[in-house]
Amino acid sequence: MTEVRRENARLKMMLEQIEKDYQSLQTCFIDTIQHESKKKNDNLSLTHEDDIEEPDLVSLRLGRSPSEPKRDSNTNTNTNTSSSSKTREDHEQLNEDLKLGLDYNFQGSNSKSDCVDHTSDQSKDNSLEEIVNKEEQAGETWPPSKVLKTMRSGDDELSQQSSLKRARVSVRARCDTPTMNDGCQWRKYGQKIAKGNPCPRAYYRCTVAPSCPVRKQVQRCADDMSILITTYEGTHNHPLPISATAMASTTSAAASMLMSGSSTSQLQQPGLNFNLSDNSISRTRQFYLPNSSSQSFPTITLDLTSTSTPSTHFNTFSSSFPSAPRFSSTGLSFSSSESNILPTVWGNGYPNYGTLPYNNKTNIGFYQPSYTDQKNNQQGPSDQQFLTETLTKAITSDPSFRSAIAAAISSINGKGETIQAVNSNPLNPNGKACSSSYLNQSLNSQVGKLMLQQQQQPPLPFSLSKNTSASAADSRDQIN
DNA sequence: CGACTTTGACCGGCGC
DNA sequence: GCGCCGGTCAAAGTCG
Repeated sequence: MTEVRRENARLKMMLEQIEKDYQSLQTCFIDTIQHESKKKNDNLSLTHEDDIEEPDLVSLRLGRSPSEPKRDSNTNTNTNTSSSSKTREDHEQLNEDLKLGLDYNFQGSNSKSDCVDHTSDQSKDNSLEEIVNKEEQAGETWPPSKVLKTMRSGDDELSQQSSLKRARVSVRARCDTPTMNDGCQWRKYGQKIAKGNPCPRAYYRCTVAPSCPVRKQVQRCADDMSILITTYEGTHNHPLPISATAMASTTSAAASMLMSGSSTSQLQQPGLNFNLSDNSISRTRQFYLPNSSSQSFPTITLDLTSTSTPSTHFNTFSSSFPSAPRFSSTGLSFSSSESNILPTVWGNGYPNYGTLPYNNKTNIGFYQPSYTDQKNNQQGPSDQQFLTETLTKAITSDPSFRSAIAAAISSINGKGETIQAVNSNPLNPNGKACSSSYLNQSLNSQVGKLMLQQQQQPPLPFSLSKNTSASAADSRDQIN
């Protein structure tokens, strides 16, 4: 009880902090809007209101106050007629919970940076990088294991930190190419045949910065050779290319989610399958489980392998994970109607290096379906509604997931970027790597819908921000 | 020639 | 203590 109270007090403090941040953000936002509308009124007599509303969407993502009943009632009429009052309750609870869920990674400084994000187009990218760097400085750097060894001591805090540092994020995806193009530059430093899997496991190190501690392991699934399992360990301590931020923020958020800790929670619903059972966390919390002693690394798995039809939506999260049997694994399966576009979208191999100009009209920071996606989305609105409901429930039910999603959204949307995949070629030109575009899109799409619903605004007509230029900027990434 | 990959050796943790 | 195994190192080879 004492601990719960302490936790409660801590949460209250954070809540206050978030409220403060929200207020400063709001002030910042209002200033920006006033500034913008003044400008526009001067230049154009016809100013579309969407131009103003969209930054609203983005800027409110952090410290959103639950007290916005007007919008709540608005979108319910637009989104779903069948979900009715329960969904509304979910939304309200979601608003509350989201606020509570943003309990880490978002310090005041970050919010300020965000404020800068929306007020200054030019500093946008740098701001995110600053955020990343701040996070690193705040103790999320993941030094190589040898350094870690020397750092180890009896200190609880330290050991907790090192356990955090060892959190891994595993991404399962169907991919024909040897490695997934996640936008980063990697150097292979080893290869091993792991027990129980005939396919060799390859070890890569991030080479964007010489001191970057991030590593990844790539291995094909023994059961299904078409599935590529990429396990990331560490957090980049350098600015990332745009195309890499999706994966980086997702993995970082997932790791945060993992370490933040619901020790065991399960939620299985059609279209979504979360399986949070992190034994290692349990272990650190003195809840020993029989098999946890041999599990060194808490691992969270993002399963993007579902090829289920939109009507069934059911993805079975792999309980068999032969490539990494000794790790505890936390499954986080994003499967949706979009999942079936994976072969089309993921493999296009055109991650966007180029920084898109921040544009209120075209970049709302959420998923913007390309032509391919729109085709896939023609499955019908009920599917989307269904998915939205499912995700809403999922997020409402699991604070850790909320945190992770929030972190991911913040990281991604903070850039106001959208990565478009238009090339239908499943392989990129050099046939070497899959792209993380899908992840970006998948996450953005699903989270985006949630955010849209949560923001209680009518679904905005997505516009294409960059769909014809698989361009010079893209080609830069081909070295991967 | 520099960057990257390959691959055998090495190291440390763990179980028996 | 020994062997197994995952992970890393580093020299040699390859590629553009």
